[in-house]
Amino acid sequence: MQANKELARIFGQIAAALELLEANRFRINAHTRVARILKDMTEDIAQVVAEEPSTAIKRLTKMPGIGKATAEKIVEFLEHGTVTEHQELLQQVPSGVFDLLEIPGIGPKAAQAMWKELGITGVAELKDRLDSPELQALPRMGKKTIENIRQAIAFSEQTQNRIPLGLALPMAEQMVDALRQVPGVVKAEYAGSLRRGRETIGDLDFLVAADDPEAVRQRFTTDPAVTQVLARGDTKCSVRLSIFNVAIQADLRLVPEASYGAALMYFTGSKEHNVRLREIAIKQNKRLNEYGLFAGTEERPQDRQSSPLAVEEAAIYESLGLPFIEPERREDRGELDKLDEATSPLIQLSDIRSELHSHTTASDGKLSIEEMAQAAKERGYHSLAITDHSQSQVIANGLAPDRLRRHIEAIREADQRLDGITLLAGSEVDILIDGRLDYDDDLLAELDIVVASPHASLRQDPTTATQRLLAAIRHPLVHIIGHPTGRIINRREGLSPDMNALFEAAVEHDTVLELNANWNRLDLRDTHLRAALDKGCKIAINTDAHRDAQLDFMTYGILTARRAGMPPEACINTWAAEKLHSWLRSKR
DNA sequence: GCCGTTTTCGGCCCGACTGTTTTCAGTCG
Repeated sequence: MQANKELARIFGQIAAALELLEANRFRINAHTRVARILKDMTEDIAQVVAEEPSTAIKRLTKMPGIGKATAEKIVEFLEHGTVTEHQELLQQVPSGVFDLLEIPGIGPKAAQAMWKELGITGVAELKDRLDSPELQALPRMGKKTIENIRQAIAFSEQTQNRIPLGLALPMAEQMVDALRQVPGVVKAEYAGSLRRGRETIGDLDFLVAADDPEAVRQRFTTDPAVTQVLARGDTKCSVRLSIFNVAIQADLRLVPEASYGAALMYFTGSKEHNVRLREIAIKQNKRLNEYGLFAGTEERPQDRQSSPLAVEEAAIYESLGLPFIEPERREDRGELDKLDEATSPLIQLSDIRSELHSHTTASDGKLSIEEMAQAAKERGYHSLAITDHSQSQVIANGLAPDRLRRHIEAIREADQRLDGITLLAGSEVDILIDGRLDYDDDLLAELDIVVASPHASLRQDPTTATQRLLAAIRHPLVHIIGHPTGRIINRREGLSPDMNALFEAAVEHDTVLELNANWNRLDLRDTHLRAALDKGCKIAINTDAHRDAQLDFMTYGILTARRAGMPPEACINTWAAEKLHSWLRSKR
């Protein structure tokens, strides 16, 4: 999988270099698109191509977006480790110039002028020369522009990463609540990648229809969390927010109620999905923009007084002859090509009937068995699995065998006492570095449920990691593989095993793979889940809760599952008690 | 550079805002 990542980086850099060199913009787009395709792919590109170059190129060009020229570059990389065109471009463009492009507000034209006119080839150099007269002498480079660049550099030093879904969603909900309280507000929602449920969010997008737009502008730009106002137009405002030391840009769009649906669709994106929709509209002699879907293809149909064919999201899809596509699936990952798949029902939060991975004070949780049981019961679950850590997790107060035996008894006693919920005695047992488990089989056999997870040695090479996880999947007493890669978003890559090999083994041995719903993990990630579901894997969505409120991380798991197109029945947490318990017993 | 039940050539999404300009280029999403 290393090849996918490296190739995505190379294609991204080719695109950036071509932009700086003012190449044809469609050629630039083509390379950007290939970079995205490689990033989204679950298969190892090296395996796709592992054959004769001629047939490899044929297979690659079957993928939408990859043509003969880009396929040849992929094959060249896999054979020689480099791409000639990329190397040649790197000779022409100093590497630091790419960093200039990363600063919001600096595009190809500005970066090119700084580099070619002033010899600036990096962010540090630019910072040193922000006050120099020659910088201000560049075309379109006035005092305000330079000040904006100064602030953008400071901001990017503060937040180099997109922020996790679990931090962005509460911030956005708070802002939406505030906006809805402004007098005259008819509709207010968040849109963008947050509405699509992406695992990380680059900026927050808010959409409002209101009788008194100025009141909304005022409320938004003077929110206590606002640290800077970037733009304040009639229909669009941009600010930087900081809440609990998390800084993020937020955009507000004010639209007439009559075009709200089309605007919501447009600002929800993804950009790539929208571009595809507009292309489809053009082929039908229609025009789609944020004001609606219009007949004919003349420019700015909204300026004529003609009424649109459709405005609401559902009506726009219908008018284009398409099924309604849920926001989480709007990524141009095939949802507009395989329409039958795009219509299958998606799992929802209300489908979830059980929690199968949780911790108590026996290891590193904050609540007792009874308290966790009560919290699960309040969420309407029929079953809760108590799965404290195993003995190797010393830091997490993992249970030695004798403690686990007593813990099992305590769980069974609590289960006797409590009505309305079934407690399952379980363990989150470590998958040791060689694939053995952290308890003997006779002890594992006493448990109702075994979640086996990797915690240590998460930098193993892919081959060793694959063997390690395969051993756990094949183990007859293991029900679920917990957070299979061990990644932590923005902090740790985790393991990079051969995912397809894991999926095939999981199907063969009837072992379930977890989508860990903790927003720091979301592991398996959306693209992995998509491939797992295609192979026929069963999935568990678990919160790994260590306290009451963490049971609500389920929201993030559901969003991620929906991005993967997960139907309810593929998730064992949706099963009725009898079906679930009977399946658990089948492994005993 | 990619793509094609109208096409193998000629298309390729669309609009808002800012800052720098005297009518618009650059950037963003």
